[in-house]
Amino acid sequence: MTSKARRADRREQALSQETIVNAAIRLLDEAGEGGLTFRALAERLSTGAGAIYWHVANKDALLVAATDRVISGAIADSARAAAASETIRAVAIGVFDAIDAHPWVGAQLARAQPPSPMLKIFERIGRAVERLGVSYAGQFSAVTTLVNYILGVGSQNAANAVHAKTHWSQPNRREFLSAMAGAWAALDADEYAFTRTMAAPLREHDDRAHFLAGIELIVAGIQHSA
Amino acid sequence: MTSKARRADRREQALSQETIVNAAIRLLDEAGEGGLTFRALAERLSTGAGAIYWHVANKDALLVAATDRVISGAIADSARAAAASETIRAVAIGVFDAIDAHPWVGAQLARAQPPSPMLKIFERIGRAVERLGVSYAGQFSAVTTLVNYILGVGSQNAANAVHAKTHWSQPNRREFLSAMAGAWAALDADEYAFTRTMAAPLREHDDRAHFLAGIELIVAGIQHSA
DNA sequence: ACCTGAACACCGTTCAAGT
DNA sequence: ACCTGAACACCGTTCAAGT
Repeated sequence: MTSKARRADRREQALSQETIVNAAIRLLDEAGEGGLTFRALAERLSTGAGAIYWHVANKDALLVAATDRVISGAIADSARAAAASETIRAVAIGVFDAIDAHPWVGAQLARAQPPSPMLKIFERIGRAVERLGVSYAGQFSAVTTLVNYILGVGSQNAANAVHAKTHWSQPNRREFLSAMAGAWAALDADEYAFTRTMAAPLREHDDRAHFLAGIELIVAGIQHSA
Repeated sequence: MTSKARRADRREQALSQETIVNAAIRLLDEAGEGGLTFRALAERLSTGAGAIYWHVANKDALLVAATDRVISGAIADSARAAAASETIRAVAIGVFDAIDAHPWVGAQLARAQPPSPMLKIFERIGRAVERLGVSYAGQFSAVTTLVNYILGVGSQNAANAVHAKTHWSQPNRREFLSAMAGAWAALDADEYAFTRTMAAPLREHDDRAHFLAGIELIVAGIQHSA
């Protein structure tokens, strides 16, 4: 038995970029952004902290790789859609649901740069916008509007989810929207007069449907001016 | 001479929430998110790290207070505007410029919750939307659309700015957009076929004007359906 | 080539002790 | 009441030493 086989015995899988990123995603899902630690990761992989550095440059690169994997999976089957507007819808909802399932992705997407997870979304949406028949001059604006919307709403949702889990330990969306509505209703009557009146709409709010409605609106606007 | 006076002698100002938050903002502006350290802050205030904890609960609270001060200042004179649509424009551009001047604010705004900097923006925009004559049923959607847009574009800009400063050390906006365009043009020809064609528009892109155009579009849409 | 785990230089936060 | 600064429990990262 080689020493490598002996090591492979102690952990379930061989150590590799892929194994490490998978374990990182699991850790992030379970314990949030603060839960990802080289020590915790090493323990879960039955190895030393330093071993991870042979496969991954540093923590930032690991975070990017984890985000990239989640997003790549989320937009993978958007290519199957026939119509260009279908593709846009599929990418949008894919990213929305991915952030909902992995809230830490929201904060990450607003961060990194080329070639990054965000750029993949940009490219995918861009090709669809092209197919939509938008003129070259209008493409940049159309794509950035869509991507900004998707990332903006996504990170806001993620922030809410993280906050709800941290401060009110509300696991599902309906419950944390309700808890947030309660917090809004309790705000100062003068300083937050308007926000208080929005507590009721917030409680009944279906953010996924609202998100999709926004996408429809923007797509319609793009097609109208195309 | 009292001991308090002697201490006040060693530092320029008395230690207080305000002094601490001011020093924190300066530190964040100069050295970025990673530059804010209790030790660095203590040294700058000529005191011990522990002293800060008498005035501030923890680092997170300090970050919220710093963000709150910047945002409060940015939207302060938006109340002077006569027309409701003017107020919306003033808030939007105020937040945009504040994030441009203090990139770390972008990441912070997407984070915290009630009563937080983001809620102040929500309240201010909300009152303007009310004045615009939007029906109660339409207010929630109108306000969240605007706030999402403002925060989404803002944090994206901030991320770009942080990235440009870290990786290309480009200080001003035109230069980092140009550097980013260069990076886009160098992307893989197959995988990023669309993104590469957007390098030229990106280079000539005026993000502030584009941001304002988006606000106009949304406001027009709200007024049209109001 | 790949892994180990101790060591280094840092953090945020606490707290007994001072004034 | 307010401040001091050492101490604690952590980090990310490196690296000599192993296989």
